Amino acid sequence: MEQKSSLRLQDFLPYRLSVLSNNVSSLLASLYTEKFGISIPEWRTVAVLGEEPGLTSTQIASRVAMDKVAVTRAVQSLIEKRFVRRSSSQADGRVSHLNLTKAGQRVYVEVVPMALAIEHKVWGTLAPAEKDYWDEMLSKMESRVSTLREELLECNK
Amino acid sequence: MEQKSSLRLQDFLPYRLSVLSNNVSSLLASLYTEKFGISIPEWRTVAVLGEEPGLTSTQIASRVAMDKVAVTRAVQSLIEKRFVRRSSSQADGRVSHLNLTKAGQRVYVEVVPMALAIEHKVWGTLAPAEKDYWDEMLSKMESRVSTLREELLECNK
DNA sequence: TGATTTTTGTTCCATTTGAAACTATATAAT
DNA sequence: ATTATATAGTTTCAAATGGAACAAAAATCA
Repeated sequence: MEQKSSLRLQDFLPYRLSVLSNNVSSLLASLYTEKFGISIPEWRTVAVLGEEPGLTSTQIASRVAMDKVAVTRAVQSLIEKRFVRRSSSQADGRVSHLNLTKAGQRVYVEVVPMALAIEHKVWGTLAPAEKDYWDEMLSKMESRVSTLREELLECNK
Repeated sequence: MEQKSSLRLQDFLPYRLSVLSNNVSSLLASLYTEKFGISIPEWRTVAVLGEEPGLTSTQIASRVAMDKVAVTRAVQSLIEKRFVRRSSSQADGRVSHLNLTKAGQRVYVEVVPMALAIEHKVWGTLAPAEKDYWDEMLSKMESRVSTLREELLECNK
């Protein structure tokens, strides 16, 4: 690929990626905001607690791409809505373990198939080999982006 | 691809896409926020005016994925910073045409190569055929997502 | 022409987000 | 033990964002 010298936003991959990602996210969000009144960070928290019950806030933050403030807020709101329960750890007084309530599990169990269905509708026609290719590409790009970010931080010191 | 029944967020394509996209965006943003003090919507406005001088706010909004409120704010801020100039249309009294000032053109001319360099570093190792494949996939997904969104709107009527 | 509806762009208000300061507990060092 | 440092999580405040109401000009239609 030779270097272009002009930038058509519509052809610029980061831009297209951003538009696609936002559209997919808001499509997914429509699944759970309407039915359960939860936001994107709240859904991510539920999703992660559905996979791994008993995580702490910091663990959630590290698994999902959210900072700890976002997690605090999501958890608070989910507790008010009775989707999540907190139990303080006796091992470490700063920490509390978080779990889905019955109602929270219901959210998880209802939303997951819908989310997967959307994923399937958007990417499902990919042949398995293509799917693997995608996974690989995404991983590669992820790692390149984080490398670039570090380089940038480096040279701004 | 057979339908999965559980959801590991880390493997969920919409989620991975979202993380990648956010990281790329913030990487790009670091190029222009530090040097010129402009935000993402402001940069998009500059980029689009660099390609097509004289656009109106609505035209900008339709080219970039921003609503008209976001465009209003971006344009106001860019005018304050002397990167954009507005000239009211004598043909249509509601409308004004927007152009980059000299300083705005300098932003455009300086940021574009850096943005393209990042695109190149992240996607540049793709063979031309792969690049085409990507473009095609992104287009396909875009259209599927918008179809799905319409279906969803449809059945909520 | 005069009344009605659309379109363009802005303003206002409520909600969301992000960064920094802060509290409380735990760990390390002397 | 006592002090210093690090970690977990929350609060606070300012800025960004989104939606609805709005004003002004244009287009439509009677």
